[in-house]
Order: sequence, then C-alpha cells, then structure tokens
Amino acid sequence: MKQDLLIYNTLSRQKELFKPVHEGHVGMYVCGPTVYGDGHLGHARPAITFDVVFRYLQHLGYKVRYVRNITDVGHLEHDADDGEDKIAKKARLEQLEPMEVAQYYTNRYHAAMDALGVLRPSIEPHASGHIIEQIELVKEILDKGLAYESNGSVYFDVNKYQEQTKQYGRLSGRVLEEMLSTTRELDGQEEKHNTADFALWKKAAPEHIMRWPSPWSNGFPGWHTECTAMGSKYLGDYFDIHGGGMDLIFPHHESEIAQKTAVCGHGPCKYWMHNNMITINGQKMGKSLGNFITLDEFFTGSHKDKDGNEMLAQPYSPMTIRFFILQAHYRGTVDFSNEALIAAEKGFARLTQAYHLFKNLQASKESSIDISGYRQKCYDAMNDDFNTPILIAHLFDLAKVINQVNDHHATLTQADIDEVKSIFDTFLFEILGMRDEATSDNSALIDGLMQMILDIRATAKTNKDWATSDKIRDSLGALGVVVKDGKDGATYELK
RNA sequence: GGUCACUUGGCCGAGCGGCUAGGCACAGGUCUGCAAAACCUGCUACUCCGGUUCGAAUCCGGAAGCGACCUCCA
Repeated sequence: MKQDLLIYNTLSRQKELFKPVHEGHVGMYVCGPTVYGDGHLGHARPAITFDVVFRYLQHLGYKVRYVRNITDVGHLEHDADDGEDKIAKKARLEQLEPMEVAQYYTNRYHAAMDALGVLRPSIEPHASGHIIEQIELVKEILDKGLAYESNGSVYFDVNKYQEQTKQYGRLSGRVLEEMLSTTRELDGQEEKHNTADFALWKKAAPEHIMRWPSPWSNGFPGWHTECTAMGSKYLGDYFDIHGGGMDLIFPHHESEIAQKTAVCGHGPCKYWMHNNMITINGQKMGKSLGNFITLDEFFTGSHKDKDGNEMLAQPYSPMTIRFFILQAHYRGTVDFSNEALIAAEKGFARLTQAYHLFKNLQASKESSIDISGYRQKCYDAMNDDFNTPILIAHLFDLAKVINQVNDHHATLTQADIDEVKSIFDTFLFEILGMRDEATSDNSALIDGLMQMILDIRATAKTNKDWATSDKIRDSLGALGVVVKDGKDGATYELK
C-alpha cells in the first residue's frame, strides 16, 4: 500500500512530502544521549518519537538505517574554560575510569530504553570510537580555509563561512549580525577571532584525562563534530532524516550544517525533525535546572524534589510513560503531571482490555457498524507528520466498537473482527510500539487456572453462596487480579 | 535585550475557514446478589481587542500571559 507521508521539516518550517534520497531506503540520524548521568523523562521523548518514526518507515516498506550516537566525549563542563570533559570530571569524583562511567550509564540507558519498548538503532556509534574521523573532518574544514588554529585549538570561522555561503542561521532562523551583538561575554573567548566561532578541536588542559593526539594538540573534538563525522560515515554525505530535541537546533544542528556545508557544499540531510520538550510545572525539564525526574524514579514511583516533596503519586510503568508521550504530538510541549500520567495509564488499560476481548468475541452474520474506513484513517493520522494522538483517538473508537459487540449492543462479522484486531496489532503494537503488559510467559497457565477458579465461583454464585464468591473475588483482587462479571459470565484482568 | 513558539471545557490533548475529535474526571441511567468493568445519556471549550469573510478556535493586525533558544542540555 502506498502512503503519502508528510514530515514537518524544521528547515522549511512546513510539512513536506517525504521522498527518500535513494528510493526504498531511508537514512536517519538522531542525536543520542550523553552518558554521564541517568536518563530522565526528557530523554525518553526523542527516543520514543524517533522510535515510532523508525517503526513506521519500516512498516511502509523502507529499508531503514537508523543511527543514534552515544556521546562519551567532547561536551564541555559548565565552566567551559576549564576545557574539562564532562565524563572526565564525573570520573575523577568517583574514582573510576572515564570509560567505566560511560559504560555504566550506557548500560542503564539501554535498560531504560528496552523497558520503554524503544528498538535498538541499526548502528549506535560512540564518539570516542570515531576520533580519527573527527580529526579528518577538522582537517578538511581547515583545508577549505573555513577554520583556523589558535593555541592548539581549532575554531570554525563563522564569518568567513557566512560570506561564502549565506547559510548560517537558516535552520534556527538566526541572523548572524544580531547574534554578534547580543552574544554574552564568555570566558575563554580570547582564542576565537569572533564570538560566534565554535570549537572543532579543543586543546586539553593538563588535568584533562580524556584526550587524544591530533596535529594541533593533545585534546578532544569540538561539540558538534561527532554527529557530522559519524553521520557521514554511516549514512553518506546526504541522507534523509536528522532528528533530535528542539533545544539542539541552535547551536548544535546549525553548526552541523555549517561543518557539512563547509566540506560538501550542502547540509547533511534532507529533512530536519525536532521533538519538543517535556515541561514540569510549565518549565523545561532539564539537567541545568535540576528539575528532572529519572526514568527509574518513574518506574519505582519515588522522587523527591529539592524541597523534599514527593513528586510522584504512584509508580508509572514504562508503557504508561510511552503512552503518555504518544498521546501528545511530538512537536508540542508535554507538561508532566500525576493527573495526566494516571489518565494515560487508564486510557491505555482501556485499549488493552478491549484487545483482550477479541478471543471470546462472538461473530455475527452482519456488521452493524461500518469499520471499513478505519485502517486508512489510521494511516492518514500517521501520514500527517506522525500524528499519534489522532491515531490513538481512532483506536479508542475501535475499542468502543469492540466493547459494544461484547455487550451485544452491536455486531461484527468474523472478517470485521479480524480486521479490527489486525488494526490493533499493526498500529498499537507494531507502529506505536506499545507492549501488552498483561501478557507473560505463564499466560497460558494463568489462563487455565483462572478459568478453573472462575468456574468454581460461578457455581457458588448459582448456589447463591455469596460468601464464597466474594471471597474468591476479594482474594484475587488482593493478588492484583480483577474479576469482571458480565452477561456471559466472568472475565478477569491482571493489574 | 534579540529570535521563535505557544495560550482550547475540571485535567490532558487533537484541530489548519462551515459538519464543532479522543482520553481522564464528574453526574444520571442500564446490567448486577453487591461491587467493579462495559454500555447509554449529560457536561460543549477555544486568553483579550480589532479586522477579513455569508461564516473563524482555525486567516490578518494588535495587546497580555507563558515558554524555548541565544551557554552544556532531549
């Protein structure tokens, strides 16, 4: 089935019809985590957003190479003049090897992403493993005359680049002249010819332990070189989609475009996609503000803010977090609140409970509801710049249909039942990547046991032995099994 | 200070000029031994002020509020 997919391109600030650079193939690069701390809710957003993009493109039949990097070097500490690597600083504090710290947090990141149902990318390159490629990139930019060496560091010459290309600021909508007049005074700027210039290579201070030899100094690569170098290496000089959080548009992605354009004469990709932020009390959740809640804290339900107040009313399962994020469009902000999370949890439970009804849904000769348009409506939602909230609304409509059939308020033919189930399988599980948390390896056994127990309870009810029937229900309830009496007997749900 | 977004019912959240999503919460009802679930019904909103239009939450102008970026950040 051919689907016309529209993607909002930050570069043009409008939705564009997606046409891959190479027919049938898609190259996608997404900025991954800096592994020097636990992932928080903000990290879940791009991971889940682009996971859905990845899944949907594959569903449409594209062969997708998805690259998401691990940043384990290069980003400077807050006091940028120290020239001290974030990883190195944390490592010294904890008396660990820098790479040990990076590995530790990489493992924890992977565990959290697995729990959230985020598929592993095709390639997950580490910045530290691509120092040579980054040095080569710096050399090329120097050869083009668009960078200069200064005291062992190398800086990108933004002014000169701008004279030649007029491209700087195109992605972020910035005007260079204005920036030059409004940029704040920063320490350690004396090496730069201009405040807008950015580092391609940084000379390491003596105490800096993460360092590599280069033609200019023992040091480390600049903030933006890894994505340019690794993107080119694995996806070529011009690939399809580059993604990341909106806060990376400037300076990170603007600089990436500058670096790539300096070398190739054009930017790295055709479509730039940016997810919006998650806010907490209306403010961006972020490291610098110290108002973030880690994913593990969500899963366990315990997080104290700086005043010692418990922020989480209860634990939230990974699927609740995922559903919460997917219920908003990726370009809008999402405000964290317990109320919204609980609503997401209940909403998703509604969908899974409806899904569980498929196995004992009775087919009829005729369908009283026309469900023929739903599959395409679901595609239409996804095709409109990955409008997952609309898709979910359609699934809720179908859940209602299922419940109506189950209550004999509506009828569906077997073919229509199969179609609805197929839509759920395709869109809820395959594309949105939701996982049915009630299913487990023991589900067949549990199912058998539960049928037996419910049988006994039905007998008790027939005998009007309410004491026994209530005892069974209460005991199961204590174990987290909800008994639901219906017209055609009882069913159960694992909580 | 500069640039760019956003402001929808009790809460979350779609919407891209007319038919006024969806979820959660709430209220009434059906079913039930009771409860829960499900189903039915109700609740009808677009920050403000102008303008364009037969018609605007939706387009244009202005105001207010809030946020992001300009500095590591998803």
